[in-house]
Amino acid sequence: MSQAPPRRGRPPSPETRARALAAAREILLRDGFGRLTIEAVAAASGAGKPTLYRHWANAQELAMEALIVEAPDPAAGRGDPRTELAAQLSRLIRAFATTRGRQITLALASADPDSEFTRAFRNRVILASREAGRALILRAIQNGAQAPDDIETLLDMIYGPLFFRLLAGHQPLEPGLAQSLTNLAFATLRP
Amino acid sequence: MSQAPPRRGRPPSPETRARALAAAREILLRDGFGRLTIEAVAAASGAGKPTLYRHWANAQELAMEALIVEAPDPAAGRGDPRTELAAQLSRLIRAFATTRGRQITLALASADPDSEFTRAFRNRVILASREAGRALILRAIQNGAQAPDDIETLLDMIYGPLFFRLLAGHQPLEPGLAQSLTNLAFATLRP
Amino acid sequence: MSQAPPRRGRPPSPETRARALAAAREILLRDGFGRLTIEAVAAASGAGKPTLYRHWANAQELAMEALIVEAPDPAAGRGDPRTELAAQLSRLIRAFATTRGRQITLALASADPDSEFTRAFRNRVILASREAGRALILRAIQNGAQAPDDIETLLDMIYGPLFFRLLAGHQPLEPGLAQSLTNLAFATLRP
Amino acid sequence: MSQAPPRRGRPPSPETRARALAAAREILLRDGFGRLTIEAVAAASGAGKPTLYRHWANAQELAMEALIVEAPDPAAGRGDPRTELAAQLSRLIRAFATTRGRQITLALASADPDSEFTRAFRNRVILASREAGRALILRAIQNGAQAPDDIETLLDMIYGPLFFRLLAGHQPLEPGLAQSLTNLAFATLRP
DNA sequence: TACTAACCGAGACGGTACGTCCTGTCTTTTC
DNA sequence: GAAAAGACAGGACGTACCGTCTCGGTTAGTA
Repeated sequence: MSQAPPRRGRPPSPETRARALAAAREILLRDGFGRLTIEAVAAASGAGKPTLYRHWANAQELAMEALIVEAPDPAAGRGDPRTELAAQLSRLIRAFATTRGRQITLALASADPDSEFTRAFRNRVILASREAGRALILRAIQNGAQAPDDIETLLDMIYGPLFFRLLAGHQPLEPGLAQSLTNLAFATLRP
Repeated sequence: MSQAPPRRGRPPSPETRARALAAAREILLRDGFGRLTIEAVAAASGAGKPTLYRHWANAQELAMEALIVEAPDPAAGRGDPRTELAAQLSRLIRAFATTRGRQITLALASADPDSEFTRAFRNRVILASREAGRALILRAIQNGAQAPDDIETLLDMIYGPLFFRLLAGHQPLEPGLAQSLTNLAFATLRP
Repeated sequence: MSQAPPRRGRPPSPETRARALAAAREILLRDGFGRLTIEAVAAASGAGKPTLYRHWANAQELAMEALIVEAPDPAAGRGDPRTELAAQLSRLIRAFATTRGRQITLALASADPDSEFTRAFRNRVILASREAGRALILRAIQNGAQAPDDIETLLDMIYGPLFFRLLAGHQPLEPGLAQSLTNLAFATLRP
Repeated sequence: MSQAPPRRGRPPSPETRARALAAAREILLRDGFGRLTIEAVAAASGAGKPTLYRHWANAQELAMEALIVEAPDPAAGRGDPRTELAAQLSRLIRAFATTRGRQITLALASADPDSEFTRAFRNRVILASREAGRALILRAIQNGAQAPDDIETLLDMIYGPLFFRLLAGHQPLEPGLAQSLTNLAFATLRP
């Protein structure tokens, strides 16, 4: 069994972490990503700056952790893959159409792309949905659909437009997009 | 007809602008977007800071203008739409697989999304290719392909994956992606 | 003999000078010496900055010229020297007790002490009164008063307190000071 | 009794203050008051600009504090008041005849006259000598001299000429001035 | 009457310094 | 011995003026 380490001194307080994340979320929603500074979080949460630096290497990491609220159960049941994909995309679009969507994009873009933290964030927030989508596509193929030449590319075609619209802003993230994406994706799977 | 305005006072020097942009490009390539500060450009280009602020409202705008080098002729001839789309995507991928690609993404993400400057940048750098793609798709439809339900979504599925891969980093921007995207896009157009 | 130079071309406009000085005076009274910048005078007077620099080498010189309104007839008649000195000091105190007094002191302190302009300003604004005082003292001596060992020091003792109070601010420039100074000065002249 | 305040956090470092003041003094002596900028002191002392602003509100305040070196014991013993006054003025003249004298005058003239800092500076640097002079005059009166009508004015006549000469520059601050001032001052006290 | 030199306004230029904000580190006191 | 408070060195921000320069457009005097 793992033995209890000596652990001398005052233990890190989970409350401090929680209060810092709450303050960060409030600042993100109220003032935006550009105003989420360590200084501001320290002032708003009552924590000291060195304490925050003990938990996160910089403001981007803090922001990323604050932006992971809950993975909005990326794919649930075992119904018709086409229906489920449309439902998942619909949930994603609703989640990203808010301010948070743009902030997640910003955090993703500005963070050190090679950091462990960034990788974890991408996996949890972005790629989890993509993996759920892969499962749905594979189920469709098992049900008789034609396998695409390159499923990776197909997955990127399904989930990429979301970020494209957020970045380029040429079209809004409207609810109908979920069905359009699903239709076109399944059009490539025709037997 | 539009009459020439009076234009009193010393006119802005195009050389200063050009030197600032050249310095900005060098810093972008050497140090990255995060190091492109007005101060650094002033020091490197020999321009004064107020002069730079006379031309650009902030470092993001300067960066965006520096990143517009030349629109790499988004779509040229009048050959087979499918071949041309693959060629265009191939050029785009080559252009974005470099450091510049990530920097363009970063600039796009961090700039004020509503600024006139940002809009112009998006139109010239991002959406020009998308519009060229639209022309190719429409030509394919005229040639007998099945029109998709929603051509806007199809275009986003073609050009979105590029930015998705840059942001999420789960797959490299490899040359084969151009053909995969083309194949899947045209799979939705089958008659 | 000095011949009149050819003087071709448009002559400098005295109106521009006058408007600049008027604007400078207004700024001095409204905002104080620290706000009297060439830029502000140019904006307020409608003159161009180079035009102002053609007339004055810097803002201090402009300020000094603006502060010379009229030499307040330093000493007039030929009455009793003691009475006349008190009257002159009284006029001086009234003139310096206003904002202008402090501004003159400031201009004097901050200007290049060796510049020709500064010298002229000191002679006209400060030392003219001192010279008038010297004439009064000499008249008193001619009338039978005891000549002091060092008339230069005596003159400085009469006119120095004015600036001392402006600088140190320990006592206001009150009207009674004129008589006190006169009394003490003449106390050194007793036969 | 006054209790020690809690004083949490890292206390201001006296060394930083001292280094800043030393750098300021060097700049004042080398380049003059006009070159004493916060930026220059930061660069020369190794301190950060925000640190300097934590200690002084602006460059004038820093200059004033740097110019207070030591009050050159304004009046010492209990000898003959006349002799002591001459000695004190002689010390003052020596101290002010240097560059520092003009700089003190400049600082005094350009600083916000109502600031707490300015008041303290005037009291320590200028008025301390004047108060010492008052004590000497009062002793002379106790010894049998005739009290002047207005001792405040007399004091200003003793100490004002110093600044008058610095400002107007019509006469140098020569050593003989001390004796001349003393003689004339005591000439007003004859019984 | 036409030429032309000097002035005029406007305003961009390279600079310096401002005073503020935030970074990431450090030091001190408190818990 | 970690948390909190806060000072520290440093770097960049965006602004205000500096004093210089280049423009197009008057406005004289002379040619």
